[in-house]
Amino acid sequence: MTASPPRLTRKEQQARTRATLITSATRVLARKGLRGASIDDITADAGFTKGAFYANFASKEAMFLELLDEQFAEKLETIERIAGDGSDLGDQADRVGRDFVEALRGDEDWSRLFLEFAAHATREPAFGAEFRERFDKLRGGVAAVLERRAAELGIVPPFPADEIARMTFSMAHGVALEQLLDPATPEDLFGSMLRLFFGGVVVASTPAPPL
Amino acid sequence: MTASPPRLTRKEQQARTRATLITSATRVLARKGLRGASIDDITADAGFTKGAFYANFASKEAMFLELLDEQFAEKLETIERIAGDGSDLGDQADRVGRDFVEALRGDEDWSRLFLEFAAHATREPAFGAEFRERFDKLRGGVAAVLERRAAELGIVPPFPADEIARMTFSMAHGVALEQLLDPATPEDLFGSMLRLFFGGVVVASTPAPPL
DNA sequence: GTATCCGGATACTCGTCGGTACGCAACCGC
DNA sequence: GCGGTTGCGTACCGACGAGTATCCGGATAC
Repeated sequence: MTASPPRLTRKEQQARTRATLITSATRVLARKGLRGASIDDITADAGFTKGAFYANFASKEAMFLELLDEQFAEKLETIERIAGDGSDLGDQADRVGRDFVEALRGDEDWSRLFLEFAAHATREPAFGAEFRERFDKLRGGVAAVLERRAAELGIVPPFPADEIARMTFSMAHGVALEQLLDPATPEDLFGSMLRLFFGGVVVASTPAPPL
Repeated sequence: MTASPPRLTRKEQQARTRATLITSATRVLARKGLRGASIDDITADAGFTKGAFYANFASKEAMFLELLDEQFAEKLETIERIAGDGSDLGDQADRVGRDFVEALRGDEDWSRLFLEFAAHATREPAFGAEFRERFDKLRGGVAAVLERRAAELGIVPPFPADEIARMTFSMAHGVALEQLLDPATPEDLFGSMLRLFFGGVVVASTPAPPL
């Protein structure tokens, strides 16, 4: 009957609090916006008060950065996993897109939060710089995947991989926005669009020169 | 030397004030966000004070609607102009996109404002409903243009025009976002992307059945 | 076991912002 | 030209939110 140690060291306890706050912040900020959500909103959602917040973060802005980091790290991991597992199969052109559907589409909260972050990034130079840094890294990962796929298919796309990656991002974020704005948006719009788009890319490509 | 009548009737004067406020609101809201911009910010930019604002708008939220209406009306006009002038020429597949580049791309302020409106629309049901109404109408206009172009080319696209229009919108908004987030984004990304995409649409289309 | 430390709660401060009350001066109808 | 009207300026109010000061109680160090 002796329960497993509910005793947590001080550090563990605080780490738990911090994690809880971040989780609540993700949800609350996504729903009410970076400015619309107050610190009290966030801490209340997590079952704490202001004191807990300022024991864990220097300011509201500082926690934005924390959150930004966490969210992007997650996405980067997904992309890198995809980039790495290419050992097994390289098949149809439309396979190119399938993975991105999984990797770049998140849940609704992620879309909302991304939208909020993006808007904030266009206004706050410091935050914008951090945002762009992570954004570029993500795009670099996508570009790498695209290059490998092009090599597998033995084609040279009409634009550099980085630019195709930009286009892929644009579609992902554009669709996410469309889905936020209109619940009637088809669930697989992104997938259909990617297939059409990469169909066009393949058509506009030239054969790779022999080595 | 007698200047032309600087005398304006009361109604004209107020209309001028209102227009000035809306112009300032467009700029200020785009730069600071719907929540970040205060009414004092807006009226100060216009050279007025709070009194002028509340003499012209019932509330901050009400002016959002006013602005929404004005901005979308402008876009709708552009689309309908394009939809109407199709008498002269129907040519290459990539012509399909050229017009949209012009019609759906706005200046940076419009992108920012759209982003703000979109975020607001996902949070405020009433505003969201108004937003969606105008959004749907715009998309309807785009779908109509697409259908005409498909007919000109004698093809049946693999998806209904409405869905292709959604994809076009997604690309337009996605690119706009990309450009806001990263100044290094190629200027004509949207154009290039549209050509690739519609290239893919044409490839995936079937010939139109004879009448 | 006792002194110390510190994560988090509580109770403030101060600035800001949406909205209101009211005053004033220029316009309006007569 | 005179009295009512009204567009806009000014002064204000209540609410709220970020951040701070202080305190408490339980963990930690010795």
